[in-house]
Amino acid sequence: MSRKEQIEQKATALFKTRGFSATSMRDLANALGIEAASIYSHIRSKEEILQRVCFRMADEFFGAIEALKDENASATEQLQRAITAHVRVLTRNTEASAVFLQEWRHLSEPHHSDFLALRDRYENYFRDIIRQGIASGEFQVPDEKFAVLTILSGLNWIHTWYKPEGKMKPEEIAENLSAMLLNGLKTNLSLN
Amino acid sequence: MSRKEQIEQKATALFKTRGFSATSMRDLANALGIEAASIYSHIRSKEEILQRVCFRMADEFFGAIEALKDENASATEQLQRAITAHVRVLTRNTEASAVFLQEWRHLSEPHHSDFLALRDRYENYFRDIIRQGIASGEFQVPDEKFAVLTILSGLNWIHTWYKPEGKMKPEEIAENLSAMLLNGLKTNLSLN
DNA sequence: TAAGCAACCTAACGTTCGTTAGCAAATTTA
DNA sequence: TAAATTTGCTAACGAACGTTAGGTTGCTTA
Repeated sequence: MSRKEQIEQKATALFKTRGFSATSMRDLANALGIEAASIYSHIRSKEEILQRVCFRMADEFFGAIEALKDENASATEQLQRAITAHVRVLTRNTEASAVFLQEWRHLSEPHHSDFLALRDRYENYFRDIIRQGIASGEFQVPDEKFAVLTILSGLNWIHTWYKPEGKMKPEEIAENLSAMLLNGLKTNLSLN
Repeated sequence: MSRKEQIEQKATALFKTRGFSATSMRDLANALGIEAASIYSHIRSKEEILQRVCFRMADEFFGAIEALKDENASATEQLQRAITAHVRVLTRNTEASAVFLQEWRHLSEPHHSDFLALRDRYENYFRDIIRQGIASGEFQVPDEKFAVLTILSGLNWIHTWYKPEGKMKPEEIAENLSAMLLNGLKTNLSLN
């Protein structure tokens, strides 16, 4: 791992716990055991770190769900796979995920807008699955966008409590989450 | 409304959109149309504002769910009521809620610890309902804490997209959310 | 062995930060 | 109408901020 990557990693950890704005370059330098000015041998600016973390994670999330596109699968199956893929990325790097989810608003333009556009595209991926499930009769849901936001909020909360050394493994989390969310989506005529 | 409350309100709006650390007293003063130093005729420090917002909202959330305690109601009913109460508080003041949910980590000690203790107590209220629902056979859930976190994450995401002038009214949101979450919790033998 | 480069240093820059001191005007209260 | 309170001002403080300039050291490569 290059020195630049090491710096990014330490910065990510600090950004997660204290936030981007509340983390100074001197804090970061201190965590690395060097002087603040030395960091600038490796990066251009503080925000560059944030940009790299945010867009790298965006790439990872997109890569994960685009790898499993399957037109023939049912909406239920597709949603389950998407949830599993999302949880896998999230749990593999909790710190970067937290920064990706919480600190993107400190991006300056045009990165801020670029990021939001990517986020929209990602949400649309889930929205399409929901729409498909409604059309096929698999899902019954009061509002399409509402359903997507509720699902993603459930997924994106994980980083606040997940610990790799905890008892719940990523696969388990994905399973439980799928179960909780899907049974809330599935048409179920036996319930009034 | 006192000048102090006006200041708090404007600060809350800024804290929500830019975050506590990225909002300077000069930003706040500018939004109020006065000088930064003038603010200190009304408040003791920048953090005092954050403290007041966080703990006032905590009071509101507790007040809302404690008002509807009913030992005789079913767990399903209790959860529905708790969700409705929670959503009502959240939507009545989106900005303060956002600060309450996102900026509390910038509280200094001992307020930080105090806040976390309150948050735990609030989560436990929901946890008790879930536990009761499991005992009565109303709910079937893989993990108790997991269920609470997923529910609350769904609720606490609302502030990011809810607009009072939008088409969805608080009662509708609460209903839809209850429906999505409860049907995911309810024992349902007809599903495999 | 010389050149190049990666990694880090000290010193300092201009700026912004939260906050205080001291004072003036306006408004409210007695 | 006098006193007290509220609300704001200007000027300034010391500290912390992101960042740059210029230099040294030691390892790697030709």
